[in-house]
Amino acid sequence: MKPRDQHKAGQVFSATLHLVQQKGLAGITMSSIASAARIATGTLYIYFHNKNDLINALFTECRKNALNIYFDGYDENAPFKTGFKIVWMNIVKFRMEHFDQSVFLDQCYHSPFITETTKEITRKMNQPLYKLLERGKEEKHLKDMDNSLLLTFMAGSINEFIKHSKYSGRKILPYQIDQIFELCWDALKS
Amino acid sequence: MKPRDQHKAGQVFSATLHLVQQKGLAGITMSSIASAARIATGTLYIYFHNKNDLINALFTECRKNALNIYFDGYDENAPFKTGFKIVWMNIVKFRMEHFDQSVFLDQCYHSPFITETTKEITRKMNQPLYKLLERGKEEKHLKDMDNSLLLTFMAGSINEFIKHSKYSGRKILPYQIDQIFELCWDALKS
DNA sequence: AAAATAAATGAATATTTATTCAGTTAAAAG
DNA sequence: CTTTTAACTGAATAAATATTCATTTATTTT
Repeated sequence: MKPRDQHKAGQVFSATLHLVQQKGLAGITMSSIASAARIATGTLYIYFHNKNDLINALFTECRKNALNIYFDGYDENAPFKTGFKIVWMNIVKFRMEHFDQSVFLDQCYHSPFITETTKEITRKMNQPLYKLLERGKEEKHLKDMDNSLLLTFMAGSINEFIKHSKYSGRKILPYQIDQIFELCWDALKS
Repeated sequence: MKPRDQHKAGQVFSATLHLVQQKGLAGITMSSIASAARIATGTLYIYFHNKNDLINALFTECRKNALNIYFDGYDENAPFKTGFKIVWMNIVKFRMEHFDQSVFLDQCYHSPFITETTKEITRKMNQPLYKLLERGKEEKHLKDMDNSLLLTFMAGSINEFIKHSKYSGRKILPYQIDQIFELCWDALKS
């Protein structure tokens, strides 16, 4: 028997992300995905049950990927601010280096593709972030506000800047990132 | 002869926004728009040349609407901070009270529907915002940073919070808005 | 009140896109 | 080296969706 190509699913994911970044979620077809991944349309159906399946699998993969990156290098024994900055910088890193994934995730939230099951699975992935914020509040480093307010401020302030920079083709400079972090920290610290 | 129903285009716009909020841009069909607007499919083509046309017209309309709201009550003779706060609060107002438009605009940016012409037309609508920021920098109220950084911070910090609150079905309380404004102002003031 | 005209309808048609499948190829097992 | 088996192909089919059009309805004009 012939074994499955280990890299093919990854090729399909990359191709899909690339297409969605260019044309949006509404602009992709199974045949455009296949041809971008340099395989036959039929082959897609060996790896994924259907289009819905493909998108849900990729969505879950991107979320998993994002959360892994967020806590890359995080040490819970280090001082809070150190850990907080690492996670914040990792969020930036994910949004910048995996901008296509970022766009794909954004587009999916309001799409008809993502199932309740997938939403439930991926919602749970936020736990470590909430745990981080709880720690910050317990240790009196962060203002005693709702997790949702803290989390959205933490991510949102940088999000729009990266989007806008990418669209206008402007390069993001390290000092700009540092500047925005300081603004954020001053805002959130208690 | 029979005149055109003056309200019909508006009905179509409302129906489209409602559907996009529910199912995303990828989930709408001409027949679903028609039935949500309580008209026949064919009638859509009296008011709009085709689906692309409809979406571009609605996109332009939403952008126009947003910018109008942003400067509602703005008086350039008032002190800068007063005007800045009015505009900031109006951005919040637009995002909250016209959340469906906000979602639609977000989804369109990466879609295959929006033409270069529409992008060009709507890009120009940002001028008054840039003018406001320039004034702030000239009068030394705002930090001397890129307009894009200032504008995205101004809008982005609140954006994510509103989105998240809407999804989790949590009510946004006035004091939360005031809190976030203070954080923003402290961040941006020179 | 009748004629004229354009809006409105929704079923029919055209187009696009997802999915399948008969045939082909390539790897592994014997 | 032959057999077996599953991946792979892409044209064919099915399903979904955009668009058209013959017909009906409503409004204005004369």
